[in-house]
Amino acid sequence: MTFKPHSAGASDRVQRRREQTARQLLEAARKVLAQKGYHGTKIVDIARTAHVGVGTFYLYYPTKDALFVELVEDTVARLKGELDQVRATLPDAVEQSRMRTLTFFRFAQENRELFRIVFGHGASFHDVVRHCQEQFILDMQESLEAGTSSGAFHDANSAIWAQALIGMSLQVVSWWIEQEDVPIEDVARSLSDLALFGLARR
Amino acid sequence: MTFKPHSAGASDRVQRRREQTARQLLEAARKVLAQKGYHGTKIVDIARTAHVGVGTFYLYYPTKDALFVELVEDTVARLKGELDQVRATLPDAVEQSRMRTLTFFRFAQENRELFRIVFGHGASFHDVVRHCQEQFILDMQESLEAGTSSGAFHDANSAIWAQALIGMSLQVVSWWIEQEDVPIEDVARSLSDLALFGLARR
Amino acid sequence: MTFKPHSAGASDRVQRRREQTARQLLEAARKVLAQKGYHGTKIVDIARTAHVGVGTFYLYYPTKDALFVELVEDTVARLKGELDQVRATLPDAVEQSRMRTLTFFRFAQENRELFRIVFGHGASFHDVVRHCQEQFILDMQESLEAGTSSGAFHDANSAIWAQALIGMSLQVVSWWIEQEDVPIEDVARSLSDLALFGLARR
Amino acid sequence: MTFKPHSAGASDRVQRRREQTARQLLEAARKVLAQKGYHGTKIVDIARTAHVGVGTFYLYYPTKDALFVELVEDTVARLKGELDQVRATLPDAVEQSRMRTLTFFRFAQENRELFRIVFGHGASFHDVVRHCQEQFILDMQESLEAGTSSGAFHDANSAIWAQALIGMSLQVVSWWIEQEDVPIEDVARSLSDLALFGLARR
DNA sequence: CATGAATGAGGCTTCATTCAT
DNA sequence: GATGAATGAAGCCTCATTCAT
Repeated sequence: MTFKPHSAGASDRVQRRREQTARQLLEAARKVLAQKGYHGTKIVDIARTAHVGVGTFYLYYPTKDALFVELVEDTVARLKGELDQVRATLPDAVEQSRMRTLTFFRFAQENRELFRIVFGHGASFHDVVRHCQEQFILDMQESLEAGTSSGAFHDANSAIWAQALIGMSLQVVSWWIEQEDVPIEDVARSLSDLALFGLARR
Repeated sequence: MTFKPHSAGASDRVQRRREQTARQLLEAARKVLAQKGYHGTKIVDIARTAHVGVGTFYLYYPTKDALFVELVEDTVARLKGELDQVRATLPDAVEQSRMRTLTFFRFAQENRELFRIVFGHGASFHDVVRHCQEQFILDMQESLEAGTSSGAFHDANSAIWAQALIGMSLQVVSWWIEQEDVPIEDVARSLSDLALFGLARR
Repeated sequence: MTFKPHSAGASDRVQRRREQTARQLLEAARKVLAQKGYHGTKIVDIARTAHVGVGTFYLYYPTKDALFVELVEDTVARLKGELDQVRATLPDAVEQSRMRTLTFFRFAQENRELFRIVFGHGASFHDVVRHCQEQFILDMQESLEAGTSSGAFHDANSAIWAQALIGMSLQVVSWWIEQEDVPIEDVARSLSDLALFGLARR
Repeated sequence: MTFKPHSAGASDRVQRRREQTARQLLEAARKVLAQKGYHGTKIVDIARTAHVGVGTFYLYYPTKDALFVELVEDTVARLKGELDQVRATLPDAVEQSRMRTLTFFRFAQENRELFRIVFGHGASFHDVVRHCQEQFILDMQESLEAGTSSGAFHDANSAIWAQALIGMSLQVVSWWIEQEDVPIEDVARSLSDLALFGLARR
């Protein structure tokens, strides 16, 4: 109401502090969830890891579930964004397939914890995760069908192959994420080779 | 102390009863775990489904966890047995690969509930499950290496491809298991085609 | 399934124990609720007073609220039963009025704690209680109208007078319940005199 | 220390602001408490309704309880003041009784929210409220005894009748307060008729 | 052996109150 | 003074496990 010369500065600092707490919480949630999984994660753990009281958690997230959902949806949205861009940019089905895989791996590399949370072992008991995975699979299916139409890919049951290709990538990324010092490009290329040309010589 | 003329017969009957109860419990556990998952399953549910008291459960399994572990390990051992037989019987890498996949699918078909429990969505939060999956992957890796040695398969990082192939199969089976009326042989063949020859025409 | 000669006896004893626990809990709930009111009563208090674990409470009542509702509804149903009987038995409006009051008081005397819980200070924040009180008031209104029809009572806004008469009784009983050694019959008579003939001489 | 020419004016403005905040808080508390009751009211609600920070609340009241007590005591004091004036002004017991009732109702009408808070459903769980009600009852008892002495009222146990008359009024007012468009004078008259002359014709 | 009532540790969530800015 | 983010004690409820019968 009244003009307060330094109130703006103060509220700025407060604002910044708020954001810091939010960040601390998110980071703590990432860390703990990635390490212990959904069921193993207690609100207290997150709060303590964030150096914050339990009550504070509830100032930023209404429930444990909501936090999880937000985390998953955000992550998936970002990943999907990158993949969509790949799809939009590369017309050639084979190149696109390779690039998708690589993008997927790079995303995992840059978001290890989030990846573990969303795609990691045991996460898919949750509706959001299942739903998101289905999205990816549908996307993949579309790409496959495009590839088939263009004559680049074999004609096959795209639903099955989409499942297979997603399963492949998830598993390999999940494995890779626990490794140390395995260059991501090599893994992606190897996986793409398999997906594109199969096991069999000839 | 006292002479019991038919105690042998009695203990037989007791023995049989014990086994029946054990079977009932296992069956109940299968059903409930497959439906609700590990965390959603309460001991009371299992006991009630088995038409048995809660206490009785603890006469057969020391903890909820132990039951889960037993279920998983048994299932996996049986599956591994069947797969090992395939490996032992078929020398040709390609045929073997196809047969492995088919065996895997048939096993899933005949053990839907167990499969859901062991490989199903969200099960791999548990150490046993993770451990078992690793076993499969090692097996697969060996097969791949054999295939490479025999010149049937491309030479590649077998660790990665093993992950990929297992991931593929798991994902597709998990998907298939929730479908109705999709003939398993078709799915297996389609998956094998992908694994062997890849997406790319030529 | 099988005939078990002493299992009946055993289950009897178990049954009796169950009932005893139920009684202990109910009694504890009565005592604690009467003393501390709804909001002041913690489940632990009830459990401890009943010499029982917290979990046991939840074997008998799904929630604190459910217990309260049950307690209130049971109590009110019993009281209403007695009052209905009075209404059915005594045709004369004046006598009936006196008897209603007396019955009300006697009920309170024999169910001090329950009365405190249901009608006591501060209970009527709860929907059940409000609803029950409304029931009483409607009943009273009917009685009043009958009395008016028969020419025994003055003609007045029965809704208002019903409220007034119930309020009167509740207040006096609430007061009396905290007293010691005030003969209930005297109180009831005094109250009835007021209700029937009013303050004013002539 | 330093000379501040307009410090008096400034402190005046400050003073005025303080009072305004105080008023806002009180008003907000009235509104929220009347609507949600003591236990349903959160400090944050009051603060937000008053367009004030939570911390500010605690600059004006040490605790939630203290606010409630102050509200109750103020309200009751004002009401008592009006009733005392009636007592002082009207010597005739019957007229006084009618006027008390009417005053009570008018007060309720002009202070709906406060009334709901103090006498409303479920408020009397609190010591202050109980204490205040006792005050009213004592007052009433005195009035009754005066009426009896003057020969206007029947001779009866004034303690009981005081309880009864207060209970009556409280109940009817509580009912009336939730109604819409029921003229208060009619209700007051009807209630007074009952109190003075009773139900019974003759 | 079988039973299921009893247990209580443990997890989630709320909210009155504090305190640094 | 004013603010509202932060706190953590406290309450509710669940469920794996035990144990007396």
